[in-house]
Amino acid sequence: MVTMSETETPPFRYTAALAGEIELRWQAFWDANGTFHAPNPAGELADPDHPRAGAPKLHVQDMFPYPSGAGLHVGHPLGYIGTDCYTRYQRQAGFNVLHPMGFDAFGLPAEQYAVQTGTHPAVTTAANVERYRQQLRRLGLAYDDRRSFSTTDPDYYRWTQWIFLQVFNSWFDPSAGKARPIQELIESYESGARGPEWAGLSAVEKRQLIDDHRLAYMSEAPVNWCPGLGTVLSNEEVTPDGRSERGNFPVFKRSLKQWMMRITTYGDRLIEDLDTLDWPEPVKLMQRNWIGRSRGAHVDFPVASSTGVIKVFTTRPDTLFGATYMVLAPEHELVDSIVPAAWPQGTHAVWTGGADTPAAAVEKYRREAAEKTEEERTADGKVKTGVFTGAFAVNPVNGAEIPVFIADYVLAGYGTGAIMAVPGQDERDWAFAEVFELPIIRTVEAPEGFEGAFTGDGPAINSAWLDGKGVAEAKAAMIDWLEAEGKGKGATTYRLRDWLFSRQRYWGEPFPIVYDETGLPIALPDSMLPVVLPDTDDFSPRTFDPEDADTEPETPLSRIKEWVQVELDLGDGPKMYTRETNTMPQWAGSCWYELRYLDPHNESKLVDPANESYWMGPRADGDCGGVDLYVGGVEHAVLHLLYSRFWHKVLFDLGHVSSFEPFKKLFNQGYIQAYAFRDERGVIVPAEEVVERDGRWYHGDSVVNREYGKMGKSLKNVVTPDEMCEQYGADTFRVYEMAMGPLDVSRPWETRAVVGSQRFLQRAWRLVVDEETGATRVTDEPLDPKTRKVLHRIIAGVREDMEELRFNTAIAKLIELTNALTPQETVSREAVEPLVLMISPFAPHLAEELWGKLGHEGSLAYTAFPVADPAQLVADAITYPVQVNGKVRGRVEVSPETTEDEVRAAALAAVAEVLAGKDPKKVIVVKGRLVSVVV
RNA sequence: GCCCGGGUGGUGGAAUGGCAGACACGGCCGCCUUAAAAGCGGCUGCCCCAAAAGGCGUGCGGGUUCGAGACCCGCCCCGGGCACCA
Repeated sequence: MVTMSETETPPFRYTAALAGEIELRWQAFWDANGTFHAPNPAGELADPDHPRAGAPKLHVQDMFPYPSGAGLHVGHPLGYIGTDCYTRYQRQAGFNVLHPMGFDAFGLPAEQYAVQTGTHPAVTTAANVERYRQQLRRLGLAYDDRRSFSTTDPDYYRWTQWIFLQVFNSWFDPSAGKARPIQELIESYESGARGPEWAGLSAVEKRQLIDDHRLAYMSEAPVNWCPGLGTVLSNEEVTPDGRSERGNFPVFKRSLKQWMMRITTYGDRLIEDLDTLDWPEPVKLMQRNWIGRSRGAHVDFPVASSTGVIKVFTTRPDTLFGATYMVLAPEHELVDSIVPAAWPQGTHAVWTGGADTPAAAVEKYRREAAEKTEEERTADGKVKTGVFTGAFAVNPVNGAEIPVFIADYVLAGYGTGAIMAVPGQDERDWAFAEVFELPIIRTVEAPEGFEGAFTGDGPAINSAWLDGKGVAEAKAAMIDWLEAEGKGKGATTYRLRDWLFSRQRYWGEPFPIVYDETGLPIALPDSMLPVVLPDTDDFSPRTFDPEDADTEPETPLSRIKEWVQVELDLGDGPKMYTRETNTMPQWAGSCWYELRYLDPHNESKLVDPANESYWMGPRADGDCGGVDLYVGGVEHAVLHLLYSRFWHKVLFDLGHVSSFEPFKKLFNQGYIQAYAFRDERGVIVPAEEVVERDGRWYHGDSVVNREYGKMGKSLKNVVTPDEMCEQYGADTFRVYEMAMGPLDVSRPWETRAVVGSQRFLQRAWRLVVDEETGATRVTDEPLDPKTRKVLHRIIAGVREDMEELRFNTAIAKLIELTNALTPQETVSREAVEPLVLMISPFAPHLAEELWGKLGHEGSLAYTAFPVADPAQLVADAITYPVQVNGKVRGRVEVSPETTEDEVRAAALAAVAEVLAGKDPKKVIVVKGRLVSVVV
């Protein structure tokens, strides 16, 4: 049967087999001719003879993939196909289009995959990259492949290391609000401009002082330690429930000496420059929330019976009169020095935690806190815990002595790690005050009958000179008073913390840093880059019992002794140095890759300024510049997009780039979801074996339940682009992905619906090619006037849709045009050529083939996209629906020249029967639209 | 709890405040065929009905408007983000 149907398929039908043959041929053609090479203004990729040299530029990028061992499924290339259709259209519309693609290949998943398979990550990564290249190539994506790279290429990470050194060798000048070379700081110290102390410092002290100003610095601080992964993680890599984003292991706060980047100094600019970006509002909002700027004041509370001062940050200085106690984070540095030897007279029993002395109570509370994971600490509905330190502080506004507690609801890393507690106006403080029976003083008048902490606006009460003022006014007045009295100061704090930049991993960029006998870091000179990742078979990370917080990180590179110890001449003769053995986090390579595409082989510069300013430079005053369109998943809303903005701004400050944002416009594509099926035992069954009968789902004879979610191996519902190319051809697959819905909306994959896209392409093929003979069916006769109008209406609509990335509706219009031409015996070239050109962004191989059959030489990639003739967009006749009281009761057809009065008269005549002699109260004629009659 | 999105036929989805359901999948019918597939053509929101004609329809309840899927108010449900950040 199968062979019979195959033999009876017309010989020149556009089948999957024919599509495959056409696709391979055109992919080879594009490669051989460098069809999609984009000319640079300068350097080795410059090409003045290129058809788009000197044309307006368009720079489009995708978030490059992380090549996993599993290969691509049909969901992965959705955005890539979207940008490919868009850039193919814009190239035809006249732009010099840059659309590159690379691979993000350092990092945890590649390393874990290597450990699992027992193969070196360099080997598995190369294989995965190659597999991805093949899979993407098969889809006919029009990349300039001369610009492709992997972040693991030494030629690439040489520049990642170079940027690290730029960051290391700069400091943030708060008065200028920007990064400056560290040398300028050293000079200002040496000139004495920063005070006389410098001259008295030893050489080592001078280095330490300077190191403390660097944008990349080492610090001993509480960090996220993940024993299960054997590495520390950035805040961004820890989930809200205190687990690692990768692997879902518990994460513990531990004080460790690690590399940090001073991203916090850019907090204001990272917030404010969001206004210059054309990004989805939700993503901007997520960044604003992540940075979490809050304005308020620092207030000093002297410790009673001691010389210490507790500095707190508060957003509500207006409520100072309601501060009835204070809380320090358990790790706060002042705790030990304020704890008295014994409990003060009459200390409340619940305050002591059952300990005999304050020191014992503090010690016990700290120990318990350290053993808890973040998850336990922040568990919902948790009862507040804490313990009295035995010390009192003085409220600077009224001299009241208030008790000082430690409690884990105050975080060491935010603000000053200490708070004044105002239970009347803060829900957390209220909850704590209830547990510890602390006094509550309201300082804002709450509504009648209000229970609990009142956080809303209202007149101040119990607050002396602030009484009667609203919250905003009282805040300002209190800040003025604090500053005048020298007891505090207006201040801004951020939720954002400095970026933890080192990992205890093998598969990452080595730091271009060595240490001398002082233990202080020394930057290697640019001439020594790249610091190549040393080869080793012993690349596995040292991991631990995931629950065991009391473990020490160990870097795999430290095990390569002969690499760690190195003799170098750094200017004062050959000496032994110790290399930094941490590696950079996975984000490092993706923090700046958008720049390297511009000038991928430049050996003397990150990017030639001429190329950077052409592709990314600002186009007007206040324009941030950057990539014109950046497409990727919303999961990178904070991590990658925040880190890369930070690096870009540092490079901007140091004069290496002219744009101050990397990505001007961001578009989040949706996800392709899939159905998974579970039998009655709850076991997943292969989705491809499930059939639907009478609205139920069967696997064999048994009924199975359908679930909707991700596509994945474990859910047995993976569909690969390779299968789709095999069964339908790449063009059909592309059309289907673009036609199934708007690019930014997630939708379910339905293999059985793909055939609709194939039928469309088959019909389009048949317009040009006789399926029996292979002859061209097109005539040079002019198109009939009616179809001509359809053609131009559709050209206008498609252009509009393409500009707005509305590919689903663009394809619907192309299908409409194809269907309108299908019944015609022979089809006019006047219609077919524009149709082929308009199809080409979506089904480029098919379109190239048809373009050839229509008698054209070479590729259509640079052939102008059709433009609608405005004269053809005017309708011959307008049909007005006539509504009576909002319901359509008739219609009239009139010529476009008909006057409004004539339309009205015709409309009333058309619904005369419905009106039954009644006089209309009102008749509304909407020109070109409809007539509405009110009775 | 707070902040974003989103709810339209059996399904994916269309609709500058102006004829709801474009286009596609699926389904039904027809042509072609010995037959089937493919292809081509027709029908396909729901209810009533032989048909025509009606009636009802965009999560629910109100409102604005000649006219609301779209705008406003109040709910419900789904998805996502944030959540001891002082």
